[in-house]
Amino acid sequence: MTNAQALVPDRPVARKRDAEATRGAILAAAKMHFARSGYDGAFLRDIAADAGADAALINRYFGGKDGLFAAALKDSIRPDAISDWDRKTFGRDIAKMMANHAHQDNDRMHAFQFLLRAATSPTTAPLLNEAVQNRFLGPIRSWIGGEQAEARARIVASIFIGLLVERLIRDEPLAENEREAFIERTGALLQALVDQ
Amino acid sequence: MTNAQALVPDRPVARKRDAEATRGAILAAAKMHFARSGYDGAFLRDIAADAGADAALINRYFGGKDGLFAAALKDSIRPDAISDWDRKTFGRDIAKMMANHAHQDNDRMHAFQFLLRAATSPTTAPLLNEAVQNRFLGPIRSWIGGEQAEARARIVASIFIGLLVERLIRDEPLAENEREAFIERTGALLQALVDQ
DNA sequence: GCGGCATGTCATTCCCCGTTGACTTAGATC
DNA sequence: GATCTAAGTCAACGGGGAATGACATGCCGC
Repeated sequence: MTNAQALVPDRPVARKRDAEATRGAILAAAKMHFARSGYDGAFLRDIAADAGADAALINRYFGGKDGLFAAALKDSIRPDAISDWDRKTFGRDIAKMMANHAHQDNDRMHAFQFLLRAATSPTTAPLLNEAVQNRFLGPIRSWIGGEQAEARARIVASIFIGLLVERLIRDEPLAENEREAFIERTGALLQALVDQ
Repeated sequence: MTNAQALVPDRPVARKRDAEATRGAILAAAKMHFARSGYDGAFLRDIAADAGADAALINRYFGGKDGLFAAALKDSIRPDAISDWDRKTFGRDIAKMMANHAHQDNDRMHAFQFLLRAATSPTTAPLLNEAVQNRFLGPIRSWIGGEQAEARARIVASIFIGLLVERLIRDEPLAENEREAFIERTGALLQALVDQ
């Protein structure tokens, strides 16, 4: 039994035979891998290894790679995405999250990154479109109200996406002395769009 | 997963034997395919078919898929990218371009989309990062000057990218009656960042 | 304890796609 | 028009990775 693989250092004692648990582990690993490497770059063997499971189980539980991807995507699209943000401080909160490099591994960012990767494949783009609709535009639009709600909501969503991509591409964080300015400006900008 | 097929309907009469011409045709087809499907999703056979050439020639002329990609990337990153924009009307110009759905197939958008796809692959992300730095942030920063130039340039870049992605994943255009508002707001927003 | 099913493992197959190298043909040069 | 080289064609190879199915084994009911 020399199957010490994977990157996750701490795997709690091997699961007992529990279909639900392994399914969940696979799904979690999949979300991470897909987020990190995209559809093509993520390999079932790696995912399975990280989940402490056999690759064949992916097939059993998800019907194949596509099924796994779809499940992961679905699992990343939750209605709670925006609604748990404070409408009053929305702008600054977003800006802070984006400016802060340490948050790179928090769950929220992970889910976002995953969704973003999904945008790159023509086949999954529609799914992402739907996700953006439900997660961002819908809630934001309902927040916004007022005139030109649609246009404003779109701009907010675009800015949000842009910040995300920018972060994804760039590895060096913003210089310390520019960070506050960045947060200030971006925050104000987003908040203004939400407010009026 | 990916579906890539020849879309170009009209291929003018087959070229005479002309290395330069076929090389160019392959490159053009490659840019399109890479833009549409990303590195992994684009297949050499399809590219060759679209170029009216044999897949083996790709190897001869570009040394392999990597070489082709690099060539396509290089060809999409032109120094004229930003500098040929009018600094005075930059904001509104960008906004108009993004709002206008008919422009979907113009060369500039194509190049942008290609670059964007490149961002999603971990292997090509550094290349894009460099591209954004040199062709985008650099020029903008030099335009901008003034206080917090770096932060402002980043925000501009982010918004730009965001608009691009938003367009990439969305198929329906903005409602006609919202378009002007969108252009107005986005344009003003970008322009303000450039101006001060 | 003992079947029986669900869970997990393993080896193998199959397919896709980039690559390779030998072969063919067009076109220039004399 | 003979020859020579570069341009183009074709078939096959090989690796990687997803899928498959036979096999092993732990967990429950009785």
